[in-house]
Amino acid sequence: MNQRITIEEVARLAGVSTATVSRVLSRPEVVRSQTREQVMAAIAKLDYQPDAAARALASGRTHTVGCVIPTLDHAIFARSTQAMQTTLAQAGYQLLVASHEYDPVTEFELVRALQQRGVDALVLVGTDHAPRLWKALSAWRKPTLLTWSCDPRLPSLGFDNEGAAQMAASHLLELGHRYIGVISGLTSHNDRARSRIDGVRKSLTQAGLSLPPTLVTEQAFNLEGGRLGLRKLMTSRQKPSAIFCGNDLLAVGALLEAQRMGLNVPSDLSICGIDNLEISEAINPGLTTVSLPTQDLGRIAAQHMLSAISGEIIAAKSLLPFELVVRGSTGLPRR
Amino acid sequence: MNQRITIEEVARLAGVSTATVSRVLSRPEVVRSQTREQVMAAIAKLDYQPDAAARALASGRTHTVGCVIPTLDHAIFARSTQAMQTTLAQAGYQLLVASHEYDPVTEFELVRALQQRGVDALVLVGTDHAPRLWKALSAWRKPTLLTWSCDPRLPSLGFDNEGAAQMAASHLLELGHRYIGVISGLTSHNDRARSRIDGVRKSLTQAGLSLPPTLVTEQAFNLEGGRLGLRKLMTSRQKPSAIFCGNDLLAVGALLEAQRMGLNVPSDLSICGIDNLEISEAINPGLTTVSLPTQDLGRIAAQHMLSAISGEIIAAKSLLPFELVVRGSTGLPRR
DNA sequence: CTATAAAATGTAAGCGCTTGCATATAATGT
DNA sequence: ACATTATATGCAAGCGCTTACATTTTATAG
Repeated sequence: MNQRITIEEVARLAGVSTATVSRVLSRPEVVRSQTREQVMAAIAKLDYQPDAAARALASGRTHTVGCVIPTLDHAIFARSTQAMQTTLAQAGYQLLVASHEYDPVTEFELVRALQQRGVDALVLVGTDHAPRLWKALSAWRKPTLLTWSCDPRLPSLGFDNEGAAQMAASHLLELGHRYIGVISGLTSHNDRARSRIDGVRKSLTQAGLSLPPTLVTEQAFNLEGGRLGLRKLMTSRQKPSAIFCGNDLLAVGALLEAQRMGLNVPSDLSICGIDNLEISEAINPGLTTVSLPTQDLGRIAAQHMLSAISGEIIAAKSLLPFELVVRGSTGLPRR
Repeated sequence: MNQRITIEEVARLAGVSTATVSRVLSRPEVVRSQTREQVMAAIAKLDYQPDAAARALASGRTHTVGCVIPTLDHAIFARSTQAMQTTLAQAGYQLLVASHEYDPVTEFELVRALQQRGVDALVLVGTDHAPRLWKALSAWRKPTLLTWSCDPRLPSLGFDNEGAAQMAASHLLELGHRYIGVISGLTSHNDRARSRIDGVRKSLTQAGLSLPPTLVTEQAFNLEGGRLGLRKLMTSRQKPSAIFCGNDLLAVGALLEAQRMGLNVPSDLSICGIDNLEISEAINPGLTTVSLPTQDLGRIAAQHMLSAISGEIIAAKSLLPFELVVRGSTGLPRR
């Protein structure tokens, strides 16, 4: 910080006190327009840039929102995070993103780091968190939001993951499938993945069917996982006629692998996912999936946090809508 | 900040001065191990969390690196950013990400915002920036790094985009293609896209061929863009037998659209991209592409910035390697 | 025109930490 | 045991801003 311009120099040039300059910056409406213009002219002339650390220290607010996600390297998180960041930036807030790669210890440390940095609000993903993380959050006096899934312990903005999976499973059942396999994402530290399996199971149970363990496989959350999962399920004794995938990345991987194995989708095998990525529509055949408004999730999360920061009460729980998008990857089972 | 624990309380409990506590936090090796342990015990007991704003104000360093990218909503940026963030976090640094959606004005404002926030270093993408951005950067006294492409004005860590495109084009030429189309990303405010077109043009010229404007189309950087681009090129009078796409997203979109149109890839049409995304390998046929180590880019960028922050001199220009990955989407032209 | 309220501005005390310098303590040599 | 040096610690002055509160200016009423 060499010869950085300070508020004092601006005040001197404008012929006012530092307090007035500060007011022009944070609450311009309380200073007389004439004075305000003098100050703004001085700011422009000196190219003054207020020091955020000093502002934060003096005011206790950083104009920063922290966001802790599993990874940026998945379209859905990248997308919602992108939307959050844009919305926050428009309101003069900055997003501090941190990712933990599904490791609860790292997640805890990141939350602490963000709290130290004095973020004005915190956005987390899901409900699977280390106990001490929950403790650290409840001891914290600032707005916090859970996203993607909901938990009574904190304000939440998410999806009914179980319901979405049920919707997909019901679709397959209605088509007449009786042997439905599941390729799930890794369920450890991932409540969404678990809820989705639960949703499928619930649908099957309601239809008088069951979900045998041999027809469920957990795979890493990427295309390769979908391919491995498909191969695994297709070697089981009772081959499924339809496969539900915990997300579209797995589903696309499974679909491509099925095609490589010479299976026709959907006549040999129906495949269904959740998320509705761009690739899901583009691929041939199109992937039947449950469309989740991930971008809205990010945008609304940002809006909620902005409201909460300014003292408004936000909903304890909001569920975003979703819908089944039927495309070519699901069809009647071969009889 | 209600009843926040301050350094003073820690000092009192440990029976030392605040200066000593501060030293334990930032340069533990200079305090006697016995004293250090007392202090650490007090810190643990009180669950003391230093205030980052106060540290930043007093020390002039924020332990934060700013990163301004076009968008997180593209796998390549999400990927490299993810790698940066992980690397920085391991060193106790936080990444402040901001995206401008290819808008130079927003980009400038974001850089200013990050500078105000006192980031210790700044990472940008590409060389296309508003003149006043260049000015703001040169007036800034802290490390700055350009990524993805290189520019003599600032330390850069990137790829030879022109060379990568030449490599792809040469591959197509060697296969015997003479009519090569190009689906490029939007070139405005995107030097990478321009360089890649230039690379193709250069290769064609060297082979005594040319790149007529009718065989070049600019499209939005997504699958849909690839599909639109393909339709456009395939309606031109002289249809290309091979298409080079500015990146894999466009290439995959083009490939899928070609298949929808009933074209066989590669016997009717060869398609080649740049990036090597996961989908490029998974799709059928596999996409021939130039593989760029995007994850390494992020990791190395982070390492460079950490070095630069601690005063080391970093290379003015580093180029990362790339390689052609030939898969099924390119083949001999139909004769 | 004066009294009174309202609006605008100034004064100055921090916000919680770091760090140069002064001082105290421990280590070393004789 | 006493200098002399090397190490550890403490003191206290800020870092650049915000914001009660005090003071001055301006608007409004009588």
